[in-house]
Amino acid sequence: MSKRLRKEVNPIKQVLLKDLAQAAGVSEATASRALSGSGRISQETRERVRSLAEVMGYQANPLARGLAGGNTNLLGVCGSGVLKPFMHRLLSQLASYASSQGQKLVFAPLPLLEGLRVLLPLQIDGLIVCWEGLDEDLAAELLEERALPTVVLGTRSEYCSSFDVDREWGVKTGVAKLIELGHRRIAFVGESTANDKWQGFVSAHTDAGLSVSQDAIIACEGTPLGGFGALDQFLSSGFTAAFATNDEIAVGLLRALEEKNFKVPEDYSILGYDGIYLDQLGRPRLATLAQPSGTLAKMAINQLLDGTEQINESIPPELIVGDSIGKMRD
Amino acid sequence: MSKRLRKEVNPIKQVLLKDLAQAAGVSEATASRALSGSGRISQETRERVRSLAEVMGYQANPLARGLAGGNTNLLGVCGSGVLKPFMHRLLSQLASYASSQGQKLVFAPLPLLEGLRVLLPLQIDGLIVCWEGLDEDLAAELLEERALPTVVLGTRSEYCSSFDVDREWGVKTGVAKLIELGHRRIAFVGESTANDKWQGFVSAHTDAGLSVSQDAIIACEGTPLGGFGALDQFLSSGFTAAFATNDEIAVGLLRALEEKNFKVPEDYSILGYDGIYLDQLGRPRLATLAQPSGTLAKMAINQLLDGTEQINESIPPELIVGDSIGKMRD
DNA sequence: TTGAAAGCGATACCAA
DNA sequence: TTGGTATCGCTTTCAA
Repeated sequence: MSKRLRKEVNPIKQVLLKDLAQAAGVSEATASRALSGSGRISQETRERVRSLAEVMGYQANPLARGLAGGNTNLLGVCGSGVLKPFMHRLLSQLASYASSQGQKLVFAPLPLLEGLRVLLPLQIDGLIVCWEGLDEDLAAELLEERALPTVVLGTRSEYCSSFDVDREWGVKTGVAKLIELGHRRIAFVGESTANDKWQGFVSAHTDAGLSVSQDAIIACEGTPLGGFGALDQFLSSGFTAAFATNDEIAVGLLRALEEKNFKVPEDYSILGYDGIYLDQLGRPRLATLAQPSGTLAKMAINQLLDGTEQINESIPPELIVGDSIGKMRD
Repeated sequence: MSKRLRKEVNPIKQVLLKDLAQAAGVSEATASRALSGSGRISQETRERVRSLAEVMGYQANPLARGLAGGNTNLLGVCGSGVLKPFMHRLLSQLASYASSQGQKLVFAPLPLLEGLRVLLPLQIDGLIVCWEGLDEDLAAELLEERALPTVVLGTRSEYCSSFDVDREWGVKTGVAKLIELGHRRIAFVGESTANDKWQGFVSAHTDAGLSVSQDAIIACEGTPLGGFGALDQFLSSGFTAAFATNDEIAVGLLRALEEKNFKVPEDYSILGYDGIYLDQLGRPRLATLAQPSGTLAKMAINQLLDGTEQINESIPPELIVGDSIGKMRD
């Protein structure tokens, strides 16, 4: 698109700083100062320019602004695994909250380093790193300098603000519920890397005066197929309930049980993790620990915009008591 | 972030055009020409500069480029309704395909006009409009000038390329399947605005030599609750199967039936639309017409990047035969 | 507190 | 085919 064409065609009249300055009877420099936060300007002028800007609908061009060293109002999001069900929701939520705050979101579904290569030249004002993309060393380098405000989501970071999910607490709460329902032999089905979930699993037992050992673990892939395949081991070990480290596994297991004509929750109880079906349309509605994605999105963006100090919080997932857990059968 | 800080901290060394030009022993103007497509340059120089650019890892700054009138490699996406389940998937798919093509996606979850206000100043190279955001007049104005390559997704546009979903064909195929399974009284449950779906519904009947009338329609909101509420009318009218205009409705109806202790698909067959649970984790797996979101995403971006002529295609959804439809009971 | 002027990094036009 | 130069819109430094 040629330069000229672009301008003529643009259906939205662009009000330029020049125009604004002229209308206000000040120089461009002054107008610019009035709009940015920097203090060196008289109160009166500032207000006049600002209100005029509002009236005229002036919006600084982010490109020019970025090039000159100001804010672009562009927030970068990176992290692979966009295609995971849970990421869908987080992404959408980030996008819509950002938009409501006048920020634009640029997606780079890539690991941190590659993502930065794409995002940094855009002079993004802030970065949101989701889950797996995090490289702590690189993060450290970036953030010790406080150059690029960054928020890490879903894992804890030493070097920058992060909003983690309190998986341990969540799992503890969920498993405690199972115990409360009378279950004594509960399987831990899933990826063995989920240490914090395992901790929560153990705590729940300990708190109830029960003992658990590693033999409660049924290792499997984090997919429906993984859960499906876990059935034999689950059935042969005298379990009456299972906690699955994610919903995909849980539903796989659910389907496997169904194929053998077992009933959930009458015969077995299944508890998942993630809340990918928050709308709870499945049947039975899967009991699960729902990731607080809306909260994460909001906090991340607020922190990027207003945060001055590093914050590291851990947000608990919410126990959704669906229909897939129930009292232990007699 | 101050200008100086930004530069020092940037962990990825930025090679500037200046550097490249110097290394190649040509002017910046020449170097720029060598990289862009425009022909006015000697083959030899072009190749030298290009290979040098590769070696040095030169990446033009998109901001500067955009400001000066070149490509930003930024693609804008607008359209409200991001939080609808189906949009989640489309969005992720767009993001990851765009990324694989070296494009960045900027998302503005807003209707067309507001979206443009946000997106145009970014000098996006192309625009993807999703569903509801489309305003044909505005689109016309934009696109008659061929100024901003635009693709409309999910609806047909006169003025620009569009990739629609062939809802009529899809529904016809799905309903034909129900008819093939022996169903004769099929309900059309959902929003009455879905004309093309209704057409498909009628065609399927007509093709099979059956007649349908408007009394097959059970109007309801496009939500699980809507489907849930449609139960009474469904049961009282002698239907044995239902086509729901979206999956939310379908599952609502499914749950309502379950509460009355009916079995699906033994007692009733339910067919949905959208494929929001493509992973098919629900129980029973909902039979549905899955939106071809991956295809849509790919085609949209390819068209934006390479398309020279307006294309208007209609892509059929895919019939997913889950477990929620079966032979009519005797 | 203000204005003038110098960039930011790249592209596009005009001469040569 | 090339180089010089104006320009894109805005921010920031430097004087006044």
